[in-house]
This record gives sequence, structure tokens and C-alpha cells, in this order.
Amino acid sequence: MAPYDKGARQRADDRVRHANGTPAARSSKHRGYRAADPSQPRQKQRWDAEERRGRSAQGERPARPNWEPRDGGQRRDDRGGRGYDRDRGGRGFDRDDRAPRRFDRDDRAPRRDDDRAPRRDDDRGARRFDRDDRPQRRSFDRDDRAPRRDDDRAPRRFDRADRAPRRDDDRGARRFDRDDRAPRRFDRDERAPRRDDDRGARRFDRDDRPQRRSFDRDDRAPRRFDRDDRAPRRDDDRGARRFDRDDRAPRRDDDRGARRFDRDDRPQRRSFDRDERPQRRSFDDDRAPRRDRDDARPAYVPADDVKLEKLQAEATVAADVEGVTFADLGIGGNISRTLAEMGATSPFPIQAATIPDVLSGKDVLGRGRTGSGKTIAFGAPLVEKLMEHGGGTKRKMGRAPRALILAPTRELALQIDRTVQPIARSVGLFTTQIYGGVPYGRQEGALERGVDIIVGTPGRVQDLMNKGKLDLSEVVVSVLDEADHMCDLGFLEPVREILSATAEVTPQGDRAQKLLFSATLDAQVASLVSEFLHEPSVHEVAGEDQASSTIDHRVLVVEQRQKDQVLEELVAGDGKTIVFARTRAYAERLADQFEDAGIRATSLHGDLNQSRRTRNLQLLTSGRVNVLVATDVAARGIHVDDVSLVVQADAPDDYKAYLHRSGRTGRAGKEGTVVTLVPRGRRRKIEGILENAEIEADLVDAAPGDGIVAELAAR
DNA sequence: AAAAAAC
Repeated sequence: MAPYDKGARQRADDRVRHANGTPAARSSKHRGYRAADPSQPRQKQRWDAEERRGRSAQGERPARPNWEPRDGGQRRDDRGGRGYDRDRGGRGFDRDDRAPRRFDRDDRAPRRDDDRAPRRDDDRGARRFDRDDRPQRRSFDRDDRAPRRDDDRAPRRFDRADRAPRRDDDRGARRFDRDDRAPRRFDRDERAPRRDDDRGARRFDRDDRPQRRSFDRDDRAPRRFDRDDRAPRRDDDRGARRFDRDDRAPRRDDDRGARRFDRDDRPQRRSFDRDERPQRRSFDDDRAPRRDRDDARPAYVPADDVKLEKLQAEATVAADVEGVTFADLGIGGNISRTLAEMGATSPFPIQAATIPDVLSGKDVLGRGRTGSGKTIAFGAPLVEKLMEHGGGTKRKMGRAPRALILAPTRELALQIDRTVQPIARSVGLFTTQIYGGVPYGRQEGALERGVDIIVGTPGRVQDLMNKGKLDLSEVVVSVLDEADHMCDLGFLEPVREILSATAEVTPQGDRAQKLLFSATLDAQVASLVSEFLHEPSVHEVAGEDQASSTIDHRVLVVEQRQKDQVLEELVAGDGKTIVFARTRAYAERLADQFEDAGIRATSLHGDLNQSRRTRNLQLLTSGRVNVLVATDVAARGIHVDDVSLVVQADAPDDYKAYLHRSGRTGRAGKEGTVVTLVPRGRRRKIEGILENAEIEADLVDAAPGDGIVAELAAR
């Protein structure tokens, strides 16, 4: 099949070039601009016109990284690249992006109407949005189902779509709201799957473990010993409440479950014990503590083992929560009904475990894979809590928010709001999103009117705080989603400042609450815990630490120079695919390459403006594209239905990244495949990562055209 | 080292 954008390459070749052969920018306003030699007649007049129409005014793009293959590089130069999205408005930038527009156009028409009205009222229009969205989504879904249709028209339509980019762009911005709405869908989807995971998968994991075990044996041996030591403590402290994980499967389950905890928890302890060394192996783990220590503020020094014990998690077993209702847990009627409408008819293990503690006013650490019900696990009780002693301040103009939920990425913040907003609205409370990349106006306006719950990302929250627009002094419940990640360098400081600005006690004199959640909650949060939490209870879901048994993990060892081709073959299948790349540039380049190969693909990374980020993600969720090439911005928390394949074009940095990335597939009890590509030289590294993730996968040599590649692509 | 997160 002929690449539909073949002309682009051709044209690119006609451009003025730098000495190194890199196509020069076409406008003096672009970086890298190089005037054409007047003596050299332009080869194609047509170039300008077309350029203007399709990609003119694109943002400038930094010089192409020298490591970028020339082929892809050239093509990329035609499109906006890094930098073009940086601008907040984002409007007007869209033009640059071909991929998105093409696809968007088709769907957008419908949505547009809906978009407008809502926009303004993120906080309030919840209902309205929902209504509007649903119809849309459905239609989208339908589209998804008819892939063939798309395929047929794909190329051409896309091109046409290109032309109406601006319009799209303008709306793109608004669309945020709409996208947010999508919420329900997500929620529903997430839940269904989880349930399976929680109940079924986990057990599977356990079964799987034997394997891993053998796999890990070498390294883990030491840990086991530790584990043994710890197990007892845990029991002692916690009495293993309802979960006798230890009792039941002391052998294997315990080992594994415990181990994981140990691993996570240990960093702290270890840092204090002899254990420190072993940890290094799991680089992730040992890093956390160190980082903490490097912090300006006093390094976290576990006063004693008691404190550490608090980090020991109580595991909830799915079977133990069967028959339990939200009402049983203390959630009121309105909220319970709303949850049911969202598809959460009965609590999942993590919810059953954390809700009572949150309602009782405790600080809570919860470990649950995104979508395992984590959002509701903190969202529902948070709202319930605010309502309980919200009393008089309700709906008061300009009231200060009383709850804050922070997430590491804007997309995740949006997704969380989609779940929390309906819950809050059901009892008359308002939420608002505070994240970067979008104009201040609406956010500030919402704050002026008064909101109850803030859902956002650290940067903008801090920004508005410093500008005096956001008063956190009345925040009595703070939530950190992906808490361990929020303790990464770059996030920790802002997070600390934000938490420091929240209330210490409630109007009733109780201690303000802090809730930390993550699928990979570990000692990385130690410093934060010691600084802001008070005797937190720690929960996890038994077996959740394991990659779902419905996920097939593969590692392909490829020649570096054949990697892109292998990737192209892998993503050519029909299923929804998310490809993870280490850098934004590579993600963008791969998306371009796939598109040029006739594969409907788009990208998601920090170099895109927010409107495009939102839109591109929507392209995948709606099924208008099959492939999303993303950086780790999409690794955590993002839920997209029916992702059948996750491809790691670059190996993840650590086991956590592996777990989060692979968690994008294998949901709803469906099968999922995770394929990781590694160059020969990196075999060691990936083996270590798999080991830490407790995942077993064979490393197989692969080259373009190999049967294994075709087999995996066909899934 | 990169990515994310404010402008």
C-alpha cells in the first residue's frame, strides 16, 4: 500500500538544507531558518501553497536530534515538533499536527456543539456533560467497532481533515471539558476489569508465582529471609486484620506478597539496616531513600521500627469483601447511588479496605493498581467526609476548597475528576481541575466562585497558590495519587510546599487527613509520610502486585538498526496498541513513521500542547487510531479500553515503569500482550527489571519479518 | 538521562 503522505517526503527533499543535510526551516521565524539561495530556483512552487495549507505556521522545531535516523527525521521536520505545543493556549498550533487533525475532524463535528456550553462550567455542568458525552461516546464506540470502515477511508479522509485544523484547534481547547466527561466510560470500564483482576487475576498471580520464584530465586533468596523476619511483625502490629495472607499461604503467597511489601518497605528499613545493600539490586527501591536524604529538609530518619511497621500493609482479599456494600462501609445513599450509576455497584477490595479508615479520619496509604478502584477508594470517602462536616460553608461564594487531589499528569488529573466530580455533585459539592497547559481564566473563575474539591497537578496548583488565587488553608483532606511518583525529584518539592499550605487540623479540631495511593507504593514515600502523615494505616489488595495473568510478557532482542522496522510490524495489527518510547522525540518520530506506513497512529507526550494531548488520547480511546506512541506520561493511571498490546520501544527505566506501562493492557480479564524490545546490550537490564517486577518472560531474538513478530502483531 | 509538572 502506498503511503498516503508520500508527497511529504518528496517535498521535504526539495527543501533548503543545512550543511549537514538537515532540511532547513522555511521561515525566518523558525529556528534553523536558512534562506534559500536566490540563485537556485525553487524546485516546486507548489510547496509553499501546500505547506501553508497543511502545516504552515507550525511551531518551530528544534534541530533534529542527531541520533535520529535521517529518514524519519526528515519527515518529522515537516511537522511541528518540540516546542510548538509548549504554549499554553495551544490554539493555533494544531495546524502543525497532521495526524490529529485528520482523525479529529470526523468526530469532532458532532461533539462540538456539546463542547461549547459545558466548557465554562466544568464544575457545575457535570450532569449536562455526562449527558452530552455519552451519546458521543457511543457513537465513537461504534466507530471503533467498524475498523474496516476506518481503514478504508483512513488515509484520504485524514488528509482532508487536515485542512480544517484550526477550527478543530479552537475547539480542541474546549474539548477538555468534554473529554473529562468521558469519565463514566472510564470508570465503568475500569471497574469491570478490575474486578476480574482483583478476584481472579490475583489468584492467578499466585499461581504464577511459582515460576517467578524460580526466576527470582537467586536474588530473592536473601529477601525471603528478611521477609520471614518481617512477616511476624506485621502480624503482630496489625493483627492481620481480616486478611491472613500470611496464614493462608505462608509459603508462597506470603513470600511473594510479603516480599513485595518488604521490598517496598524495606528501603526504609534497609536504609537503616544491613539490608541496604541488597536493595540496590532493585535500583528503584534503594533510590528512593537516597533521594530523600538528599533533600534539603532533614533526611527521613526512621525513628524506630515502629514507624516502619506502620508501612506494613494489610492485604485485603477479594473474597473477604464479597457481599459488602458501600453503605456497609459508611458511604451515604446519594453517593452509593451515584457509584452504582457509574458501574460501581459493590466495593472492590481496595475500597473496602480504605474507605472505613478514611471515614474514621485516619491517614491512609493504599496500594492498588489504577483502575482497581483506587480512585473511588479515596474519592467516595473524601466526598462523604466533606459532606459530614461541611455544613455551613456549602456552596458559599468564594469558599476555600476543603479537599485536594494531586496527580502526576494532567491526563490523570482529568481522569480522576471524571470519577470524583459526579460523586461530589451527588451531594452538592463542586470540584474543579487545576492543571497547566490551559488558560487561567476558567480555573481562576471557578476558584472565585468557590469550590470544594481541587483535582490537579502540582505545578499549576502551586502557581495559583503563589498568585494568591488558591487558598489551601482549609484543605482538610489531601490525596496524592501515584504517590511514589509524586516523590520523584522535581515533584517532591512542589508537593511538599502544597501539602504544607493545607490545614493541619479541621475546624472540629481533628487532624487533617493525607491519603497516599499508588500501584507501586513503596518507601519512596517515606519522607513524605514522616513529614505529613500521622500513623497511617496501610492497605493493599492481595495479589495485586503481580502482573495480571491475563498478560503475556515477551521480550524481543533486536538489532538496533532493525528496531523501527520491527516496531512497525508489531503495531500493524488490528488491536489497540500503546507504544512507549523513552523520549518525546522518539515517540513523535515513531508516530510519524507508523502513519507514513499507513497505520493510524498518533502520539502523546509533553511536547504537545494540552489540547492535542487530550485529543490524541481521545483518538485512541475512541478507536480512531489504533496506535498511540507515548512517553511515560501515559504510563501511569491512564485508562483506555481494550488495549490489546503494549509495546515498549525502549525498555522501561525500572520495574515500576514496567508494571505501570504494562498495566495499560490486560484489563477486564481480557488478554493482553506486552512486548519489550531491547538491543542485545540491554538484555541484562531488562532481566533485572523483570525480576524485580516478578514477571517471567523469555528473551527471544527477533528481526523484521520473523514469525514471532507477526504472531505478536496479530493479537 | 528523560519525563513530568507553571509560565
